[in-house]
Amino acid sequence: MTSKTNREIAKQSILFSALPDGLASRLLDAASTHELQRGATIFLQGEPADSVYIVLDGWVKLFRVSSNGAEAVVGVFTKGRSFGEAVALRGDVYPVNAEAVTECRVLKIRAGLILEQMRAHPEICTAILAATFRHLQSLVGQVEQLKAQTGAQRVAEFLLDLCPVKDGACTVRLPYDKVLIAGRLGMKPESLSRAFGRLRDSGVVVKHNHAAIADVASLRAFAEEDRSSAWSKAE
Amino acid sequence: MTSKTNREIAKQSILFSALPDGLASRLLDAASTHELQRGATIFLQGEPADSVYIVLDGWVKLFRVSSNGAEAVVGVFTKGRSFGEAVALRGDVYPVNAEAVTECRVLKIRAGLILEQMRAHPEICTAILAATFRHLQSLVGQVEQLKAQTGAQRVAEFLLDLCPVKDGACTVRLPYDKVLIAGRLGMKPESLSRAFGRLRDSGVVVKHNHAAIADVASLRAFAEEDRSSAWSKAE
DNA sequence: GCATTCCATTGATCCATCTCAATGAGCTCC
DNA sequence: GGAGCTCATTGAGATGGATCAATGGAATGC
Repeated sequence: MTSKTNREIAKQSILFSALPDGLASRLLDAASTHELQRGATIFLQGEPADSVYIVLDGWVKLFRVSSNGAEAVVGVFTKGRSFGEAVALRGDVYPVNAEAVTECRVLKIRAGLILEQMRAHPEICTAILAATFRHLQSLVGQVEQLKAQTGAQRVAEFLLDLCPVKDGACTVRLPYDKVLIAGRLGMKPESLSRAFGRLRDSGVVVKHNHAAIADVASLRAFAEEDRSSAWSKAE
Repeated sequence: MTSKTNREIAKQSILFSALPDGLASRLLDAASTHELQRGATIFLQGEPADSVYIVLDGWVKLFRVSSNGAEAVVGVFTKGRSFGEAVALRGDVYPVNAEAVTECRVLKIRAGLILEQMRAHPEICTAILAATFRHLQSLVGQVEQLKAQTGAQRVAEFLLDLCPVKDGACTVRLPYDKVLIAGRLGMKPESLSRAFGRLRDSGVVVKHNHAAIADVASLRAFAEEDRSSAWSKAE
């Protein structure tokens, strides 16, 4: 049982959008909706993976706690994003923790059910691959960013992702709190704050949870700037 | 046409190991083997992805060149590892570059062929998901490492991955040259060298392309050590 | 055997980020 | 409206890694 609006959201997800309508409906009929408090755990790393999730509303973070206790944020998802596909369908254990970072609603679909439909309708595979592929892409992007960009540049890219426009001025709302943004970008909150400060020179003003960008194009130029050319600009 | 030994190697890959024998053979019949010089390009990022690859021998690196020109190594694969599955099967473009870092042989399978077989034998999906999932895992691990560990700790983990034993002493051969190891671990060759130096205190001696580890267990302890506890050890 | 070249190491310095600590701004609860 | 809380910012100092430059060593060619 899944309400009408929830179905709409789910069908727009990468996972479902490639599926024929009847098939999507059948899966949605058997899905369950869950309301989660801020901070609620969805699953833990190491748990047997038995379900695929789609975020209906709010924000969910995927993170890994390494053996030394440090927390590494691996993804932050909102409305329409699915997670857990590749893992659940293999019957493996979840490699990360999932937690609600705002109050939120998620759709939970049992992996067994999908596998069953998969046998009957192989075209689902492509949909699942598409969703998995998107995760893969995002992780590749993260690795690249961590290896090749400074903190301020990562912040700039983060803001650019939020921008609805390609150039000119714009104001964006920071989607979740700064501690999480910092984690997502692989830095401490203090460093994020300083990174914002550095972006002021590139025309970015952050106030509360809004960032005003004077010129999107020049912010992009900053994000893509080579490290070695960065200093030459200082003089 | 694929020679007998090549077939053996390919069938041990994650991608093929889950497939029924007849199906694997059919795909291998249509695959082609390629001999590559050191430094040869296998594909470029942005190119339409039409094939899935399996390494038969030698080493292949996947890397991304970001807009500022920096190179980020995203994976380094050897015998039995497949790459490109998720992408090629979606008909997307490759998100990374692939290059032979040693002289090597790879098996190339046209995506169209797999898709065709997929329609007829849906169980291939699981195999593909398994292979894709392994990539996903490895990327999650990389993100975690980059965010939560120091360079020396990443080097320690890299060595531990090469160790055939769980504790005691052991000597491992560095599988590829140090420039690439450094890239794979997200640092410069100079830093790698210093990281090796730092590991000397933990009983690691590197000579040429061999590393002698006095005690695997204590090296693991070093790798998993919390950053904040690191200083207390210095005194 | 010797020169050449490539790669690894080492040293000195610089810059970015982390850490620890203090302050400040916004929010909730009474 | 003020007390207390959380979260964001700012400052000072330490550290890790990058950079630039020089040296050392191993393999290759003649």
